[in-house]
Amino acid sequence: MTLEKVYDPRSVEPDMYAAWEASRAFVAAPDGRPRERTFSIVIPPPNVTGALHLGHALNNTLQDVLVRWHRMRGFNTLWQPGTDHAGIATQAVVEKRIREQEGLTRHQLGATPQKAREELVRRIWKWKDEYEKRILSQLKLMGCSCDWSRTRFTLDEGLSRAVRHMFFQLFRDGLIFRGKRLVNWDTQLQTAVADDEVYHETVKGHFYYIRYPVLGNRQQATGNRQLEEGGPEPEYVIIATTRPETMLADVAVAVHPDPEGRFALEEQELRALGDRLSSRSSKEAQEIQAKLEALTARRESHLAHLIKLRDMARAGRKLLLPLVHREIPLICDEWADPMLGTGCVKITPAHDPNDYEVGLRHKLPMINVLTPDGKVARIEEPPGALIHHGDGSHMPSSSGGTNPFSKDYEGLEFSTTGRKKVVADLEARGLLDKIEDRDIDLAHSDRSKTPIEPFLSDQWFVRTGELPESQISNLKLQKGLAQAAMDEVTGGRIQVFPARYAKSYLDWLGEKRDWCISRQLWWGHRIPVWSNKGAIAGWGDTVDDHLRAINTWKQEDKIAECRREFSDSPVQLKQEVEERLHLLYYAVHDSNDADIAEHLKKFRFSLDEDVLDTWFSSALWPFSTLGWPEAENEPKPNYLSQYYPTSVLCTSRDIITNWVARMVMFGMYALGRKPFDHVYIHPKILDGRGETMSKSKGNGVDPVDIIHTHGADALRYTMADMTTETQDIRMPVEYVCPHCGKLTEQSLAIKAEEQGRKSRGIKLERALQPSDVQRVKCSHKECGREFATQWADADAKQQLGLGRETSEKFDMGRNFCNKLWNAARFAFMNLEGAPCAAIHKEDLLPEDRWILARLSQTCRRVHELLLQYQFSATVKELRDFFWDSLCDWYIELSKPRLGSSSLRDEKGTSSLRDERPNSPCIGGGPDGSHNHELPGVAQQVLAFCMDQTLRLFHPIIPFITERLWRQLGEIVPRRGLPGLADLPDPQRGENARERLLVTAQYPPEAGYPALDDAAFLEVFARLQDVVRAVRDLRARCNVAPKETVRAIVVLPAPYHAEFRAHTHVIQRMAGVGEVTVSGDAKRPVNAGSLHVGALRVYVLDISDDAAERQRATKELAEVTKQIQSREGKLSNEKFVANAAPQLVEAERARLAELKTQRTSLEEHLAELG
RNA sequence: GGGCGAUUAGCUCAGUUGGUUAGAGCACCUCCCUUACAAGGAGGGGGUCGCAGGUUCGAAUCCUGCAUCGCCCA
Repeated sequence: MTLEKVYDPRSVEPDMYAAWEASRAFVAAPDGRPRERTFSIVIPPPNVTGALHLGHALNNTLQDVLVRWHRMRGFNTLWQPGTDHAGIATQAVVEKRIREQEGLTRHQLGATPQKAREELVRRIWKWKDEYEKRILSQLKLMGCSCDWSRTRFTLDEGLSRAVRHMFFQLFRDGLIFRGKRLVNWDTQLQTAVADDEVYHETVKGHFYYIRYPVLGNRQQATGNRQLEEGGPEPEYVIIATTRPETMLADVAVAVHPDPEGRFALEEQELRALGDRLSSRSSKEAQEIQAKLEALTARRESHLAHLIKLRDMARAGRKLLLPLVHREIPLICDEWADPMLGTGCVKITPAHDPNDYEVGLRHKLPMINVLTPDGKVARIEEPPGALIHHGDGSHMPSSSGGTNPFSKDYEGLEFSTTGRKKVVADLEARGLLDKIEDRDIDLAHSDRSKTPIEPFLSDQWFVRTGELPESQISNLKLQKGLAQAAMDEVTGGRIQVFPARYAKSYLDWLGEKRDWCISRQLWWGHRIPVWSNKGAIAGWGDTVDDHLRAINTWKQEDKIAECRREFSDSPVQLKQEVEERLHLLYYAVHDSNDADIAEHLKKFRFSLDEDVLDTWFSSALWPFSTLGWPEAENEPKPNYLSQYYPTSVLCTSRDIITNWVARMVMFGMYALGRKPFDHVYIHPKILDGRGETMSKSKGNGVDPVDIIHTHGADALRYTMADMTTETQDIRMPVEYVCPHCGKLTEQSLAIKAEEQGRKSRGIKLERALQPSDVQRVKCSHKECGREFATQWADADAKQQLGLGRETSEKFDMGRNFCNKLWNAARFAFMNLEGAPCAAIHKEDLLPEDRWILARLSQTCRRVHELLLQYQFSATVKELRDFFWDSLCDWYIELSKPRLGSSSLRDEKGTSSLRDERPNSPCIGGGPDGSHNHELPGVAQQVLAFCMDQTLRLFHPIIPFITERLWRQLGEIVPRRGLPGLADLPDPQRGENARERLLVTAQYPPEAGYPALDDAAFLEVFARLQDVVRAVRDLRARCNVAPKETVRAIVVLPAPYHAEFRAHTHVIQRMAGVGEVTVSGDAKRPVNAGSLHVGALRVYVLDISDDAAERQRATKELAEVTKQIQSREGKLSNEKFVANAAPQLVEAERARLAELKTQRTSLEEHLAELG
């Protein structure tokens, strides 16, 4: 049964995967083996928002390489699979679909809020089921060797229990608290969105200049001399804003505390820049000059005024906020930039992140004027607010409560009709100074494409900084979660590869920012906290019953409580009951505890509406998937005790902070131990335009498309080969035309789509993404037909045919697999009955010794490289061994010895198999006599090399190697080099693991010392040089491949014996009939000649004088150049004195060699005339 | 604004503590459908290593500045 001539992955991959699953090779079982012999990885759980793209293919390929490698090394190995619910991303995509297909919002999905919520969640589960299935199937098609029996999902009951347990502990230990925070609010979806779900876009807008009257204007007052300097006090402070409607929520106006200094600094920086640019183009110098002049002008027009305002601020002067008549202070803060606008800035802490910081610094109240659905809210004034009635009246008339002017604006659309009315009213009162056009950088929600509103809301936080009190049970963590996580890395207990990424990890954790863990979503882990929203009148005595019950549960560790932070509730405390109940939150340990829920409901407590940030459950992944917390109290070994901490976490750098850091914090907190030994950060896959692939951008390529066009192994091989340490991977994408099979570049198709839209008069607000392209025209003229992309609807795909995405990059992998396939095919044709007899080094021919030494060296290097996560270098090493050494040299050299073909000469062997005497060998040594070569040595060596090659490559390209392994096992069941390198005999019972390659033994880390032969590797390298020289001369002189030539090798006498013993290598590999080895032969007439280091090679009777002269002249020039460089070096006393002695010696030797070459080249040229 | 990284052949990228003539794959040119493989084999051309300084006997490599690009954080 010979193999097909071309490797066809589709006919191989399904069978091989089925064989692995049937053998339960991926299933892990705890056996108490020590850590040094255990290897575990948790998969970074792909989210169920959509299907996997090539970024995931890379991530999982690398993990599978590591997992398969360790499994073959005999480690107890677990690759823990699963998926992530990805709160907002998944909810948004399902909501969007419902909106598009049914025209409903999520709130309209049910008669009551509760029903709507249940319905939405039900639909998302359906979506999850669909995509989880697709994702797992993608992983299997790629060959991932996860223990599928352990597949987990972050919303599974077990993992949810872990989440609640963790939340409860943190809550009980005081690490979770309630606080206010500005979030990115999506008014359409009515939820907060994360920073990475926000994109920025520049839009045309305006700068509105508004006058805020100064209260108690002292224009005529005479009491304060200082204030009178620099002219009279202004009647108004003018501020500039792009969002005038937010003025309703202003609580201050800020001016820079040191405007003069700020101007001086600016000037200094400009001048320094100018000095540095002195040698640059005058254009840039002119620009700087212009800026300096503008600065001077601004200083003149603004500085005195700003200083006056600064002094007024220090004196505690107040302003009257127009429209709502709120008295607000003038304050000093560096956020006010004298270079911008009027130099004064309104402060709106509840609606602007920067103002929020200012508000915190100055302890300003925070007033929210936005409703969750994007309207102007009824304005509730903070306690102590002073509201003036009517213009002109300076008497405070309201303290706290609803602002009486609020009703004019309440209910208007915040940034449209609300803005219009605010501007109109200001203008009517003569308070609008002017309006300028201005480009504005506006944040948009990636999910709904609508502008983001910064929105102040109540959120739950995890405290990551140092703990003020020692209320925490785990004393080790008193320094705080972040510090504990940092210490693991700085202490070297967690190693990061490449090491530079440790910095971003440490920098981020070092800020010790509190982690906001609540999300206003329906899809996720419901926050297990109950609170009472009010309505507590008339409880009477039952309060005591309540408190008694709660106390009992607290002692049983079933419930924990925390008190609202003061800032959360400005309302004055009136009653004891309110203090004890209204301001309390209860976290319940087990939300299935019906008694507690009943009780809390009875007392009008309700469960928090929000869910936890997805990263909260992700942070538990390394141990929640292994059975935490239950496993901690179960008999050992169990999954947690065997596989935690995991060996390595493989991920991409963009989630070092969101995920990696949080896993370490939670691992340290929950188990007191790090979650992994290593963090390996791999490159990112970029599309042809250099953008990262992502599910939301729609520029991801389905790995299944690549598997379709190139095969899974080609995908994996190429991925591993491109994984270098520093560079991201750029991947131009093409469509495969379903009609003609040719490729069309995706970037061209996108451009065509953009132009098409523009010509149809559609205004493009952003560059198009691949997902915007649904139909593509084949770019090849002879075809030119349209086809559908993955983003087209089902009908279009049906009608036009689907153009899969691919990339020519993967040809490399496909070609490699084909090469391996054909090398194996050749081997199988020649290995029938290959022996597995005892063998001595002396039995081996030079090429045998060489390839085996190369093999041993390769084994060692592969281990070293993989230990350092050097995937690209590993592939290169293996490829060099297999393709360059084994195929191009060993197999070519051994063809005559290998039997089946007519090429075999009298030195080869044929029918004698396995009958080799065990007696000491005769001949075959370096003395040059191969006349007594033992039968079958070449077969035995080749079988061994194929065996080792398949093992070495298996982690990278598992399918094809497994398939070939099966056949190798049938043709040569017993392999190895007994006496030199023993292999397990797969036919013996205890070696059942060898039946499938997936569990077979990986070649040893130390290589095969008995096969090592460093000196001979050098000898052979010289032979290869001679072969290349002869080939070069032949090619240049157009000698037909079939024609044999005569050659003379000139080299120093000590090497003669060695070369004479190996002339067959030159004969076979360079098409040489007769080789003469000489110490001093002159170039015969008509011979081509070439230098190889100290050697000189003549090929007889081929010379074409003109070509030869040209070549020799070029060679002479090169040699002369090198001689000069070396002479310069060696005549430099400092070099001779400072450089390593061996280096100097080597240079001297090389110089002598070059001089000899020069002489002979000159003679040669003289002969040619 | 801060941090990290990149800039090497037409393209995509290697280049290990500074030290022979800076490598690979793809593309290109020449020859070969040789009985494993044309998805192959043999050979070849192609780079003042982003720019400007500095350290050194010696710099793609170390240092400084600049430019361009990318990512992360604010």
